Amino acid sequence: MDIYKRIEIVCRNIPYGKAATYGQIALLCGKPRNARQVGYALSRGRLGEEIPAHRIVNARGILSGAASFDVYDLQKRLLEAEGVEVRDTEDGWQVDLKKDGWNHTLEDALRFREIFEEKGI
DNA sequence: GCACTGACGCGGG
DNA sequence: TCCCGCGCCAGTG
Repeated sequence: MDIYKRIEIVCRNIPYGKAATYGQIALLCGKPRNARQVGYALSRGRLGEEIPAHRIVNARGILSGAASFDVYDLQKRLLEAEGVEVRDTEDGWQVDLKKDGWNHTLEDALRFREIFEEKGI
């Protein structure tokens, strides 16, 4: 399914020091209802090691995929290493999307659409 | 084909 | 605002 190729491209382009949501990635893939597939693609490292999977959090900013990393607190530490503040809440580790969320532009969305078009995916 | 699952998200109360 | 229910859809057995 080429949605996974799209997911990989978008994830590779999340800016350093920013966090993106599953729904946001799905939207940029042109598949707004496929947020679950974003999580599936990232789980168990299906897209490879060089994908910045640690920058993906859920709509509330919770690091809902932290358990899938090799080390229990790896996602948290990778984010902190990029200057992203990670709070410890009763619902789990959480980032402030207002402050550290990726505010992608319309141009970003159009650019991805072009790339998908070029690659025929 | 069927049923169930999951790193999800939204709308209504 | 905070829960909760429901919709979503590709994988898997």
